[in-house]
Parts: sequence; structure tokens; C-alpha cells
Amino acid sequence: MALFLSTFVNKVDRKGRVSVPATFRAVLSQQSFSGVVAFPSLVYAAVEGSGIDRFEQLAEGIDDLNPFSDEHDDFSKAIFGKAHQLPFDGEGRIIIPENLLAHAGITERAAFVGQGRRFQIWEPHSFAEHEAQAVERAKRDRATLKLPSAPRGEGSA
Amino acid sequence: MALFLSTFVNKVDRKGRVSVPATFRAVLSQQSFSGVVAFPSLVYAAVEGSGIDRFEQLAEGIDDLNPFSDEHDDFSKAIFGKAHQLPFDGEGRIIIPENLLAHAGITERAAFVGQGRRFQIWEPHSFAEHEAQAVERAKRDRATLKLPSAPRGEGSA
DNA sequence: TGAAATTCCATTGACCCCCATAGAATGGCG
DNA sequence: CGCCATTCTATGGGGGTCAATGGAATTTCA
Repeated sequence: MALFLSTFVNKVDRKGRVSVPATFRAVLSQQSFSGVVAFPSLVYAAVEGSGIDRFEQLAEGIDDLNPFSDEHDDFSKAIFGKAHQLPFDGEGRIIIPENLLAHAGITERAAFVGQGRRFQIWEPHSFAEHEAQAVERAKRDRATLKLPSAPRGEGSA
Repeated sequence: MALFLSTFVNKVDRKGRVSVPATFRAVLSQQSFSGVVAFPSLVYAAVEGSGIDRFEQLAEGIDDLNPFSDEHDDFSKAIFGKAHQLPFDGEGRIIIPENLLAHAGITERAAFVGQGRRFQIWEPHSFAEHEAQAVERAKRDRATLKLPSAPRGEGSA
């Protein structure tokens, strides 16, 4: 299994440590860096997370664009410039940096939301709100959404 | 066989365990994750189930489009964020999480309904109701149903 | 030397593995 | 053609293990 699935809400202790869900850990700790790579979401009040592998892929992708374009530069600053490598401690916990916590409004609990190849970390309440809307939109757009070949999640037989 | 066929009603024991029908198990346990991937149906009071393979395909496809677009973010949250990996125990049982049970209204019995490439899990009574209506609709729309070229006849008598 | 951060140890509660049983299905053999 | 032996599926329960969490001990760095 190499997917991030489900949503887990874990506690942030007074030292700022959070347990990364065990199933996520299983995916992450097999990669060349044993930990989480995190950066602020460009659109949400949330933290984007993934393993280092995906990040390396992303770097490659960006390099394939025009390396000297403005786009490239902006993107690099927005993502790489703000990304952090967060190593696991012995028990599989990480410490999320202050600025990321602030960006997501996280204080004592953190919701790890699986998104397939990546995941997000939210403040549980703001996630609940966002999720409700996301599900509504997904429900509405379900029929028209273009999915690459694969499983039609639902609907017709 | 690589299809989920037929309907089986199994018991949910007091620990929340349910046997997955053996024929379903045969399909699922060959995949890279030996168990069920389940998430709440967007349209029915039922649980959608499949193997991890379908999900990996889906994740890959979404990822290939635009890794950081929010175009599919709603969909990801509605599906991946609410999906659970339910591993088989030694006897081929799974534990369906509380929120999924609630979504489907399942308490002591669960109906596994084959749907070809995927399956659904229903509370038996609400399934009976749903099925009756589905049959009605099928009867009514039978004339307009189009099948893609496929071979006919044979199969089950 | 003091503060912060990292490693180590302890607790608890949920989950998973193992074993046991009954009934159904299967197959072999008289 | 029917009976018995074997296997497999569905089910129940007990105990060991691991994940999540808290705090202490030790290290690091200014």
C-alpha cells in the first residue's frame, strides 16, 4: 500500500509533538528520508504533506518546464522555499513548525487527511467545515468530473 | 473470478467484526493490500467497497493531471479522506468503522452486494427496499438500456 | 549554565492474532 | 445411490501486541 487514506485526528502535546498516523508512517518511512515533507497550502488554511519521493518528482517536473521562467521561480519560492523536512522521533511523531501551525490555525489537535499520493493537515474544526462543502461539491459534480480511465467511484452500474 | 457477484448477508459480532464473503475475499486478497477499501457512498445510505488496486489507479490518474491543482481536491476529500483500509484478520473478517456503520445504518447484520468491479455494504432491510425500487426502474428502463457490444448469453442460466 | 530540543521510558486502551466450534459443502468410497 | 470423512466458511472469545500519548532523562547549542 502506498496510499494515504482516511482521516485521523491526533493530539498536539505541549511540546508541539504529533503522532503521524501509523498507516501514513508505513508509507513514509520506506522512503529515502524518514519523515514528512510539509509546506503551507497555496489555497487552504492547511498544511500540505507528503513523502520526500513525491517532492523529488515534483522538483523534476518543475525543472522540465522552462527553468528560467517566472512561473518556475514563483512556484519554487512558494513550495520549496516554504517546505520543511520533519523527521520522525522514535515513536513516529513530528514537530510541526510554528509558521505552519499558524497558517493552518492548529493548536491542540491536528487532522491528517489522506488524499491519495499526498495528505493535508488541518485544524479539526475548520476541516469539518471545509469537508462538508467539499462533499457537497463532489456530490454535485460527480457526474461531470473527468477521471482518468479508472474507477468511477459511484453512480451507474 | 475477478468480479464481485451475488449478495451475502453476514453477522456483525459484538466486537464489530464481519466475515467478508469468501468469493469476495478471493478477489481482494490477491491485491497489494489484503483487505477491503471502504468509503461512504455519495448517494446512498451504503458503504462502497473495493480492493486497493482500484484506488491506486484512481490516485495515479489524479496525480498525473496536475499535482497541485485543486481541481480534484473536493473529490479527493470526499473519497480518499473518508476511505478506510480494512485489513482481513486470520479468518477473513474486517471491522467496519463506526462512522461507516452509522452512514449505512448497520447494526447487527450487513449485506454484501456484488456490483461487478466493486461492491456495496448495506443494512439488509434498507437494501431490500432499495433493491425493490431498483428492480422497478430496471424493468421500466429495460427497453432503453444499451450494452457495449459485448457477448451475450451463457453465464448463469 | 540555562533553555530548547532530542532520545528514552511508561501507561493505557484498542486492535490483531490465535484458538475453538458448528454447520455447510465437497469428495470418495462402499 | 447414499453414507462417511474431509475441508472450508462463518462465528465466538481470550490474550498479546502495538499505536497514541505523557513525561523524564539526556544531549545540544548559545
